[in-house]
Amino acid sequence: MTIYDVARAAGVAASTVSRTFSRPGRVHADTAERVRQAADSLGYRTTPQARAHATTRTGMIAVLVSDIGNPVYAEMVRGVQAAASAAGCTVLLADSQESDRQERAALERALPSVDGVVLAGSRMSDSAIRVIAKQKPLVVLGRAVGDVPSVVPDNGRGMREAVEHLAGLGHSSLGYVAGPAASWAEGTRWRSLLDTATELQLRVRRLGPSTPDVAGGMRAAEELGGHSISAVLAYNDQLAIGVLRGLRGRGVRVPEDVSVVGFDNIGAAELVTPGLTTVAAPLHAGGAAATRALLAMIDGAPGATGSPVVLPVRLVVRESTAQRSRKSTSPASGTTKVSPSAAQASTSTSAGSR
Amino acid sequence: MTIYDVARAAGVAASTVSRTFSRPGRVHADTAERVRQAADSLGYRTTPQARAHATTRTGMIAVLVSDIGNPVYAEMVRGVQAAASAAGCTVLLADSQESDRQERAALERALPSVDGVVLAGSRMSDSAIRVIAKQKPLVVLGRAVGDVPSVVPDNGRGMREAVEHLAGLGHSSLGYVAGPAASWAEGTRWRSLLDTATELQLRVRRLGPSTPDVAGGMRAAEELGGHSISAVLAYNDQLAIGVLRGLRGRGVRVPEDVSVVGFDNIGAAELVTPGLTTVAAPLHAGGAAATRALLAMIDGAPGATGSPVVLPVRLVVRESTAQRSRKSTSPASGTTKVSPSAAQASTSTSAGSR
DNA sequence: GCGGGTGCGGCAACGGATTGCCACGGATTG
DNA sequence: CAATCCGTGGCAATCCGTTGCCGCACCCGC
Repeated sequence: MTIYDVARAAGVAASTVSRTFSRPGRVHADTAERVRQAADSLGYRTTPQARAHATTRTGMIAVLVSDIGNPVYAEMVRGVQAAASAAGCTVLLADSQESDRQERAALERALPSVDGVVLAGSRMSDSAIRVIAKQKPLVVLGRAVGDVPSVVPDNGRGMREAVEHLAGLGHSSLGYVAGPAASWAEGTRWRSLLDTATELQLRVRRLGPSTPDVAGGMRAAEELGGHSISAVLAYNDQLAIGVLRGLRGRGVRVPEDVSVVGFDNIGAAELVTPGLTTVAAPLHAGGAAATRALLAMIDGAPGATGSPVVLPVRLVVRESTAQRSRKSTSPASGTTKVSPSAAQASTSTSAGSR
Repeated sequence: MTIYDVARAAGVAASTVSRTFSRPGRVHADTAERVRQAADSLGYRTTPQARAHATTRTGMIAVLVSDIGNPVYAEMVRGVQAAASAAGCTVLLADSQESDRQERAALERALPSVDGVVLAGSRMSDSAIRVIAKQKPLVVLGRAVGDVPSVVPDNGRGMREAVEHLAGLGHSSLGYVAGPAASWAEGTRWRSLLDTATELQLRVRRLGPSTPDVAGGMRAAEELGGHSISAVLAYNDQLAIGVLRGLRGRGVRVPEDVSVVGFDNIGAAELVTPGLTTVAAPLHAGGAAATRALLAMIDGAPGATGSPVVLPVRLVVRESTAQRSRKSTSPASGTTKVSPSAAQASTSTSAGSR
């Protein structure tokens, strides 16, 4: 089934058939109707390959995520899919499994057959990303890369609200369970935490960095024991849930003894007990926004390369945070041993010391 | 950059360049070397579009999953990606968000640009699937569809082992938390449970069906209260985890009062407390196997349309199952009210009544 | 020395849609 | 009434590899 078959059936030239589908309005309404009739009586469907070959547009965009299993990315991907299919565009999803090498390989494979790329939670270096961005329209999601259009949640504001919330509950000694050191989000969250803490005259102790999963959070909960801390903020919800679990394992009650705050508001955050107070980032909206920006670039828009698009966040208060108990700031648990390696990794930081 | 540019630079015809890349051995080694040199000094890369146009092979396969957020699918997808990239083939992933309509839409969009499809956890009807299978190579994953190549875990054996495990621990009154009624896996698991229970002379009560997530499991835990049941099997781990959580909320201890078994062995199964005893399906291997089968079909193999490929499973015993306590079979908890709707939905089944 | 076989490169015809340019007819305008 | 203009459809070139077929040259063996 080609346009030629349809053309013959409709009694027009092939070019007219082509224009009927790709250039609405260019052909007379009656002719168009006749063509369409012929087309679907023959069951004709335009071939993306041939079209791509002629237009050098594939109508596909790639989304690279570092871990499909992570609900945060799953939600972003949904946003991307929604925006893409609204624009009649197919998405090519690739998982890099947290590996730089795999990410490059996936990109290499996908790049030639797509019109543009959304990079979500990339593990590549800024400069590597810039190189790609020179070749194809590209938007970075969840990270700001200079000279490349980026869409990021307002991590600074989110962290500030979380800290203010804890301060309002009387907490003055905070712990922060850090995520991957190389992560851009980690940098912005930590900086904002530090700034806000300074401003409000709170003490803060940094733990980690940990692998940003539940197991990492449980390990971090171990470290916590030795310090007089009444509230913990974590880089993300997985870590926070790990902390919740780890603390319970050590007999520390949340939120009575220690308050815990996460980041991202993944689905599990409201299912755990106690429900996790966390900072909600508009993941779906972010994915959609990044995609719309990308599609605009593909259509020739300049690509806002200046400052990144910042998405609003909000603090979702659940049961894992409460008024600081006045009786004690340190956990009642007996064992407060800190493993040597953990002690070494943790960087004690007085907020006033900047 | 086209093969013509490369041809000129290497002093050969364009066809020779083409053959150098697509027909290794067809050109003389020295010539090939010269061509390759020219190619990468010019930075030439073959365009998938043009190739696809000429060969009517895109080198892409589509994977449709019903929910990217579900770790089970995430793992399958990884298996697919591994097998696909081993074969030099790109994966087009689409999420149907548990919706038949979206699944069709995604398929419609993806189908014309891929060489074949892996359908994982499809929500479509068997007949709809057969229709697609007539048009393009297709493999169904995690479900058996007559006349269509399928790859499924050995649900029957898995369930049997789980039940035997519980019987061995002295449990004789079982509960089953059902998944979606329309699910093929639900059917096979329930049937096997029934058969095994009959054989071992155990009583079994079916609860649900529930939405197969944690919340659904918690609701099922409510239902459980009214019955004298010492062990619960769930359709999947999410439900089982929900049951765990729900029972704890009602003051029932696991595994002291009630044993719980899940299905799938998702990552969270070993992180929850107590660790969940569950049936592990080789998700990654399944994805890879389905993909290899699909690629073989694309290469012209007949496509084993007879009985489905069955993957071995194994029971992973953790802390959520234990010897039946002799003092009591019913939970100590006070409130045993069952909501009317729940009572209505639950189908009491005596194993001997078949 | 000659016929046959084989290895290897070139020519040219595809594949299916898009699009610049032209032509034709009817409507508008001076 | 003639000069334009616009709307619309057709012609043909183009996008970039792939591949069937041909021919050349070289090697082998009889």
